[in-house]
Amino acid sequence: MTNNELADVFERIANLMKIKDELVFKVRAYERTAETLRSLGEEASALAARGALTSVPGIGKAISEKIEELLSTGKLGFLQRLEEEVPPSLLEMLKVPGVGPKKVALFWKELGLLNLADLQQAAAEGKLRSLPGMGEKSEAAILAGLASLAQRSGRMTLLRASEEGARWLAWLRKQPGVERAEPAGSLRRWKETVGDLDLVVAHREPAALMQAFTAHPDVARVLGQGENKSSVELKDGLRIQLWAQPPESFGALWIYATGSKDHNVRVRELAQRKGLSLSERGLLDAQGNLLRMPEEEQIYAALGLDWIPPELREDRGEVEAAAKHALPRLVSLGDIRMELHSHSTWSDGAVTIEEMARAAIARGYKVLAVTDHSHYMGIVNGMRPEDLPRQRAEIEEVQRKLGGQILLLQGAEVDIRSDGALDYPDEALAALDVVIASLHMSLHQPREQVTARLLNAIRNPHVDIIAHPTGRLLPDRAGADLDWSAVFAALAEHGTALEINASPMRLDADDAHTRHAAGLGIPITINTDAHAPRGMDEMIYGVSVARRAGLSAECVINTWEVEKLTGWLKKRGSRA
DNA sequence: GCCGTTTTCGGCCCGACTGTTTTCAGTCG
Repeated sequence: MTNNELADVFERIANLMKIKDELVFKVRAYERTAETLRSLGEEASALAARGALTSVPGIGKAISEKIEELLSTGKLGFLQRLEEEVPPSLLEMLKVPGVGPKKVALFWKELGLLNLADLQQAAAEGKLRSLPGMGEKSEAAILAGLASLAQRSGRMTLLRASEEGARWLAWLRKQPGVERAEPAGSLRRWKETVGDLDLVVAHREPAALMQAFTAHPDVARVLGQGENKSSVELKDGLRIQLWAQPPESFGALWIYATGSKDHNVRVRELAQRKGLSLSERGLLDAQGNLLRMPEEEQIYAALGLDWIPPELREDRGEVEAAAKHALPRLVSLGDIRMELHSHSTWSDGAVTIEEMARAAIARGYKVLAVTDHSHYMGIVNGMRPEDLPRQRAEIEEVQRKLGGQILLLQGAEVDIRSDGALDYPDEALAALDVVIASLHMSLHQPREQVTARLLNAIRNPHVDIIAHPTGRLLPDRAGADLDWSAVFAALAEHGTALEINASPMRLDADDAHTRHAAGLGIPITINTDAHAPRGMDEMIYGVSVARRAGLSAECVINTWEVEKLTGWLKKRGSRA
């Protein structure tokens, strides 16, 4: 079982236990396990094999035994017994906005409702309103929630979230009395996909702003409106949460709204140990004085912590590191000196090599690798090996024209065929300055088979970089099911670089795998895979993955000095 | 269920908003 599959099981257990009304702290232990598994990077099976599961924070004896049972049998007796007590079809009702575990249990026990269809029918027939704690309004809210559930799409890409966020922030900054408006939530943490948009403002009298916000013409439904917090659903299904506090409390508000939830819990626990209580309004001391602070740095500092970059706020040890002043110095966009994965009109790119080179110069890059596709049948207009010398001649011509402004490398993005063979013969690969290998076809072969293909590419001495390793497409098309332990081992053995593909549709490798790979000393490269100059602007999204992985610039080969990179390539047997 | 610079037992983050309630439970982030 993959980490994600294991995480799904623990999430399921947590939700069933909530409906069963188990102790919330037990439930949280299972929820936390699900979160931890998703961001582990290393395979749980590898950890289990060396008996190290309980070394993971939050995983103790009981849960590690459950993981081991799942890994060895694919089943879990504990879950099977739980599902006999609590029908698993109830879980779909939890997806309805405004319906939580208590209501699900109520509907099930009082009315025998088992699924969404039952709920829809009971609500339409007016059977919910007479239940204890329910009324006509709650019944209507459930009908509205069912309707919006049917219409809503899931999570969106970071690109769309950034664009929507920028649009709404611009609107907010024009509203009277708004002293500051900023993104928060998973958008600010640069999570690979974003569910709802979270925005915060500094404002002294926010009631009128909240009124204007909920009355905005794009709003289809107001989910809640108060003095300090409102929540709406737009006509296209997007949800936005807006929080407001006076400017002197902005620091606490921004931390709160940025999350993650687990990070906030960790920080608040720390505050408690220091005799303080942290909320979105500020720090409450033991005497009941509210200490308001306009900046996040001040709140963190009051707790003895360095300011924590939002990308790290996932409760993966960042609070402990901040207390020891040992946070990594994260790579930033300004550190990037090269684009090592790009396309031109020689394959499916939109512009010529010269135009791409000028675009790279305009972005301050010192190196551009032209890495057009090989010719495998799945790739539109890919290059045949016999085309490579002519392309080399054009690259050299452009190089002469541009002189020392940039170093152009001839590379290729060579497809790994369905049978695992590379698309070019070794002689062709040896003549290139840099070789990228990647999977495009047959991504959903069985794990052993698709992993073997990737391993074959990694073992080829001419291959320098493995690009977008899983081939996934965000927000929801899964990529290859890789045996990551084997992939990491091979990358480390051969010194092959792992790409973070910066396209917001890919962000592949993801933060968890990147973090683990870098920890093993595997070189990381962040590339946009640009097919046109504009594509190079997506570099920031790739950098965000590296930051979420906790990487400093040294781990990322395209932050290196030019000589260091060419030296690395030469040592790998390339022509550069 | 997990965990330990107070603890191997007894804790475990905090507040806004809503709808049902005459003081609070449920949901959400």
